[in-house]
Amino acid sequence: MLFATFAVSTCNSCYAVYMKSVPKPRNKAAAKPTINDIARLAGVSKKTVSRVINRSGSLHDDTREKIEAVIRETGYVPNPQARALALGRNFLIGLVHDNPNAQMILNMQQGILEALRDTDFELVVRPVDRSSPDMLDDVRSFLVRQRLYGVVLLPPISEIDALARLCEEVNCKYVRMGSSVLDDPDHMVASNDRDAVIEATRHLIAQGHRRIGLISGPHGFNSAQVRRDGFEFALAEAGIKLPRSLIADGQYTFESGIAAAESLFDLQPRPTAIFACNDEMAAGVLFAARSRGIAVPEELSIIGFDDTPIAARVWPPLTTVRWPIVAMGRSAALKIIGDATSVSPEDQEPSTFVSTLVRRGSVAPPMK
Amino acid sequence: MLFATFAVSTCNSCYAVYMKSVPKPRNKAAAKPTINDIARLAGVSKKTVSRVINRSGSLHDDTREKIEAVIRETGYVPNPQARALALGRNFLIGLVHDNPNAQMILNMQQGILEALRDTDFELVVRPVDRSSPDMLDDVRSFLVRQRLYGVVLLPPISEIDALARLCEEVNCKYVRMGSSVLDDPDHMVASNDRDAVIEATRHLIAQGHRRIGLISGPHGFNSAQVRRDGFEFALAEAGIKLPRSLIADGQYTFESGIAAAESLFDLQPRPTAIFACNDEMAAGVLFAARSRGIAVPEELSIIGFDDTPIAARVWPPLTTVRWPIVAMGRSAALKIIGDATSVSPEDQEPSTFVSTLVRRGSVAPPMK
DNA sequence: TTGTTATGGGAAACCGGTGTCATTTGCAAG
DNA sequence: CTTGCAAATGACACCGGTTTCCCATAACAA
Repeated sequence: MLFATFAVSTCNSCYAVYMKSVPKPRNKAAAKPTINDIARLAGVSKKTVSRVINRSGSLHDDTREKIEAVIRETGYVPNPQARALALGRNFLIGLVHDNPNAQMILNMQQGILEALRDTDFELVVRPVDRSSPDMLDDVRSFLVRQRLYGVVLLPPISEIDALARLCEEVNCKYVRMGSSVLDDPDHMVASNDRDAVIEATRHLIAQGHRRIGLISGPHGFNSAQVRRDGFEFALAEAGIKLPRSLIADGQYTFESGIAAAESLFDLQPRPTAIFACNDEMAAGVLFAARSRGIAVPEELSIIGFDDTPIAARVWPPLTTVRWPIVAMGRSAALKIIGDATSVSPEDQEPSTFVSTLVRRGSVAPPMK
Repeated sequence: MLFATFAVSTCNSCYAVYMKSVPKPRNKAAAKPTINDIARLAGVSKKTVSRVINRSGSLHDDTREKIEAVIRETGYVPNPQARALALGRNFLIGLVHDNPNAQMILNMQQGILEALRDTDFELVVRPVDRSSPDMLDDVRSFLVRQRLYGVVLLPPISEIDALARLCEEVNCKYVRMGSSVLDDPDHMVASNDRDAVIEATRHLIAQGHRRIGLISGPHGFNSAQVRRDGFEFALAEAGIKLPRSLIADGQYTFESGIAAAESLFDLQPRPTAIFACNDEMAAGVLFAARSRGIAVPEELSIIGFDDTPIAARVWPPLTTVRWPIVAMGRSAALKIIGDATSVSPEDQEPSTFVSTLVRRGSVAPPMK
């Protein structure tokens, strides 16, 4: 029996030799140089080439330079799949979002890609449907199948704790973007929405407004809660009463902004200013005002939130709050790849960012 | 000599057995089941498991069911990096774009992801900077490093022939999105912008407009050329002269729309309608009209192109042309993965799509 | 001169799959 | 009861990297 096994070995060995002498050009046309080619050309072993690529181990300057020269002139690029396999981890960062705002996602991508530039990491984007019951399973499948190194979660789904737990469960690093610090600093990049809303509301009050309506975000969202808190704080601080009727529920959508504005317009007396918790709804307020013939800003002041492109494109352009999305995206990415790229402690990425009020044409003092 | 070989073989066998009995738990905590685990649990070889995963070869129903049961209960997911390595190709589709419009990119992503759902492919997004001299190198590095299976090129960079040649050079499948068929059908998904513009212009003419201004797209862009052609054709067809002064150059940006509108407003007599080659510029026209106190649509009709979200959010909402981006994205993705997923011939994806005129509130008959 | 370290560098196992080929099994035909 | 053939399955090399382990050489101390 053993001999039979040996016999098999013999045959295989012979066969292997045969194969080696006549290598099958599987993809001859598209053949990219491999580490073996580099090693052969440089007259070293592939391990030594690997040392050059990873700057690991110690090796002679002559050797390094020679190998680097060969790499340069062949245009060799290590196969990321092979590295991922050998290292047991890959180089993909995911960006999971729920499409609240197209421009925001692009700015976020930009920030992340800035951080990923000159690293081995690549960005994979995944839009998901928050309203779907399969959302968590979708994300899980995405994380598990791609073996993602880490993910950035964008609001509003970043507020879902179950998602964060899911990431931990599948051993995937994550960073959540949000309106306030919901998680420990390693897993959170937040703007300080509360302070920004306070500043915006103070601006309206300083202009003389006393009857100010609020269009809130959807219930259950931290960002909605935080923004509303800031609004109420600023009014209380100025000693202004806020009747419940001045608060209209919105869903962060243009249409819900129109509907909420209509309900506020029906009040007697009408509010002289409206703070909408995002720009989409603020644009809805403006739209509704136009269709009712209400002049903005003369009869109604409006402030939005986010500074999306639409804020500057409507007439009058909207006063709004801008948060540093690109910088936050960069920070989020650096938090994820930080320990993979030996960042020194003093480079620790900040977790909170400051938003600023952008003054445009939708705010004016109230008419007498 | 041969016996020596045998000896080595024997040793290796022993070693292999040893290793099998004492597997090194490199990542014990995050250990995901591998194909070897499945094979062991099911009592078959890993090749047989592979056959189940890929539905390839023929195998006994009993065996298949048994393996499927094991896969199900262990939650096994094949490692995509390992597959990519073994197969010599990976499962990543790139989406390369130049950020002309955030919503368009998201819709495109949506269409592509619909096509990729239930396949092994994943989407990687890459924004690039058209104005950078390194743009081509950036894209090349992206394609080569990630060994992308295919890419979808979005306008306007999809019009750059050098990019298509680059894709061929690095052996990467590609599909270009555009305003007309610029490449062979396997590499092109296009809307028929010319017909759509003709329809839009006829609409203005039917309303009674005779003095219609055009805000063109940037020189050198096929989409700009095609749209302008359609506009001129429709006017000529109706026997309307088009003086050069009624054509203003735009750059597809909001700001350039404002500037172009200003120049048209200075004409005597002023045009009664303006066709802007995209919505951003149309929004600029509206913005400029507002700031001059020109009533829309009473004194000025406006038509845009693309049906981006802004078209429905300004006042009055813009009449515009909508092209089926999601469907086009889906088609583009299917063209790329088509031969990888055994699509039957009759499922051949179409290369041209029909756009439709969306009538909103920015068009009215001219005043007497 | 010899023993002892450092240190550069190579051989081979390994990561988790797939391809090729050989072997075994099942079953009908001769 | 063979023989023939197809279906089912296994053994092993391989994809292109990294890691472990070990050796060869040089530098240095004794």
